[in-house]
Formats: sequence, C-alpha cells, structure tokens
Amino acid sequence: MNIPSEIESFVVHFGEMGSRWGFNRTVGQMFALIVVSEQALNADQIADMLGVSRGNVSMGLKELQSWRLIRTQPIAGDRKDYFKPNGSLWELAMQVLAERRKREVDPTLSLLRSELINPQSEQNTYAHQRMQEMHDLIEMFLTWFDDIYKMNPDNLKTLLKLGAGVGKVLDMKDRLLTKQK
Amino acid sequence: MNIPSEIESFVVHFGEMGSRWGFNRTVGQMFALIVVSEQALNADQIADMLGVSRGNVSMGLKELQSWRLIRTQPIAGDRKDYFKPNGSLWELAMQVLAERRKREVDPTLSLLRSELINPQSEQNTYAHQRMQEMHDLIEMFLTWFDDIYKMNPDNLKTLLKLGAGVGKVLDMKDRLLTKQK
DNA sequence: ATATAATTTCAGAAATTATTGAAAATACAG
DNA sequence: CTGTATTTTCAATAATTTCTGAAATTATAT
Repeated sequence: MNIPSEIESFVVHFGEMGSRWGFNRTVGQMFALIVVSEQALNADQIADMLGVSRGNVSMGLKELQSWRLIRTQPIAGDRKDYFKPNGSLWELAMQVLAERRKREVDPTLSLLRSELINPQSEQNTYAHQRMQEMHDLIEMFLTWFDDIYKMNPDNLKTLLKLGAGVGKVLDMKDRLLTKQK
Repeated sequence: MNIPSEIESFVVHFGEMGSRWGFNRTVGQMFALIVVSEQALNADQIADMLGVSRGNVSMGLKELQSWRLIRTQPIAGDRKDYFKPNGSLWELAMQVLAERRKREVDPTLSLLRSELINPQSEQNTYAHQRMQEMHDLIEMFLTWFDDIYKMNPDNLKTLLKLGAGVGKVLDMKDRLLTKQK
C-alpha cells in the first residue's frame, strides 16, 4: 500500500469493515481514501495507492457510484476521470442509510406483503400471524424513516441531540395543553 | 427442504437476505424458521427441515445465541435442547440493531478515537479534520441510539408513529412556552 | 479518419467463506 | 462407573466471492 502513514490504518480499517457494510474490502478502502483526500483522485492513483489492479478499481468505482457515494470531478486539461465524495459526511451517512434500507429491508417488506395478500394457506395460522406482525413492525420503521429523511438536516440534528429528551417534550406538551383547557 | 409450503418462501428469503444482515444463508433460514414456529424446535428437527447437516445447525445455533436472538426451552422428559425466539418481535428487532451497532459501528468509533488521540502526524491536515468530523458524527448517532434504546417500548412506538411530526411538537412547545411568559 | 488515451469487461485464478460428517467431548440415566 | 444420547469441534471439501490482467470498447484530440 502506497499511502501516507497517517491515513493507512484508517483505510485498512474501512477495508476490514467493508464487508459488514455491504461492500468488499477494496471498495471499503477506496471509499475511505476518497473521503480523506483533499484532491479528487483518478483510477490509476487509487490503484497505485491501494496496490490493487486497475480492473478492480474500475469495478469498485462503479459500485460506489451505484451507492451514490462518489461522483466525478472534471479537471481542466486532463482526460481522466477524477472522483470525490458526493456531498458532506452528513449527506454520505444519510445516503448509506437510504441505500441499505433499499437493499436490506425493502425486499423483505415486499415479500411479506405478497405472502400476506396471497396466502398459501388459510390465515390465522401461527406463522401467518407472525409474518403479519413482522410486516407491521417493518412498515412502522420505514414510515418513520421516510418521515425523518425528509426533515431538513438542522432540525434533524437538533432531534438527534435531544435524544430521549424528546419524551420529556412530549410529556410537557400534554401538560401544557391540559392546563390550557 | 422439508417444511410447510406456507412458510417456505419466507424461510428461503431470510436465507437470501442473511448475508446482507451479517450472517450466512443457513443462519438466516434457521432464524426465520424458529420465529414462525409455534413450538420450540430441536437441532435435529431444524437440520431435517432445512436439509442441512447437524454440525452446521450446531454452529448456527451458537451464532444466533451470540446475537441473543434465540434461547433454549426445557421440555420435560426430553434431553434435547429446544430453541425459541428470545423475546417478542419488537425485542428481537431492537436486539438486531444493538448487535449490529456493536459489530459495525463501535469498532470504527474506537479506531477513530485512537487515531485522533494519538495522531501519526501533525493535526489539522485535511485527513485529520475529516476523521474528526466522522468521529463526531458517529458519536452523535450513538449517543442518540443509547438514549432511545433506554426508552420504554410504548413511548418509543409513539415516537416512531409520530415521525417527522415530532418537529411540529417541538414548535408547539416553543409557542406554548412563549404564550405562558 | 486515425491514433492515442482512458475505461470497462470478463474468463480464469486466487482468496475467502460455508458446509459436511465423522470423531471427540459432554451430559446424564440407571 | 458404564453405556447411551446429545452436542460440539474441526479437517477436508465445496461453494462463493473477489481479484487480476489482457482484450475489447469507448472517448477524444489532431
């Protein structure tokens, strides 16, 4: 690996974690490298820095683009494609959440929906009830996520920082409304 | 596969999704099977129903137990271990979230922390700043998650159903407090 | 058009991960 | 303690995923 020592362990770590995050080692390393690089990087630079083949980098770039995590940056007088992160860290994090939801949760909801609409056996078996329960739970989470996803980042950050404190606000709302009556 | 047709596609699906969820195909199928079974199942039953080896089932059960997703249920007059889900679907979902957080996010936070405390180069490089930013973002998410995790399920469900509506409640709180002044 | 630069593709090789099944270990009844 | 039932382990093998590198394709400058 041919990269500055201060980022090496960071890049290696993202490679190791890559598999847990839905992409492979090289893709994880590529993402880490692009995120901490001030200048956009071209494919040859990435291949050289990580010590992997040019073909592998090409496939990895495709994958990161399909996740909408990177984009190209034209550099005047250079025909190569240069890649940089597709937005702020906050935007990248939200993008990862949205993409994982699409890949990890949506297919399960679809399956449950079609099983429940089109049951293979009479309803009210134990299994059927549990699938219904699972469907409703996933749907609740996704409705919440859709809602939250639409909020503007500042409100969302406020909400995050509030944490469980939001429960107190809900209580307070009730008390205030009661008093007003 | 030797299971009732009404759950077969559900079980197969959980096998396919398994890899995206951090465990392998067999473990995914085992989990699905245990969740939709009214009676607790023993290892031989599972091996037979899924058509996999006894050894594979033994390893899978270990893994599901390490995720705290299943537990044993003693059956009078039977020396075999019988397995059932370790709690309600809600509890299982929260458990999956907690476990994935531990495996997917905590290690990255640790790494960032140690890199930032013990920097390999002078601070204020671009890379250093981005790592700091990433650290702070992850820490914010985790603090939020810890907070939320402690809430009781009913409040949490209310909050989920409220979704972005929580923004309105925050606004209302401000308005009510202002009026009271 | 032609030549050159850059990127993508993909078959085969390498690396990794999952599975089997038989042997070892453990648990327990009589 | 002995014998039997049950579970676990793990070396060998199978299956899957990732990676390489050369050939094919695409893009662009002259």
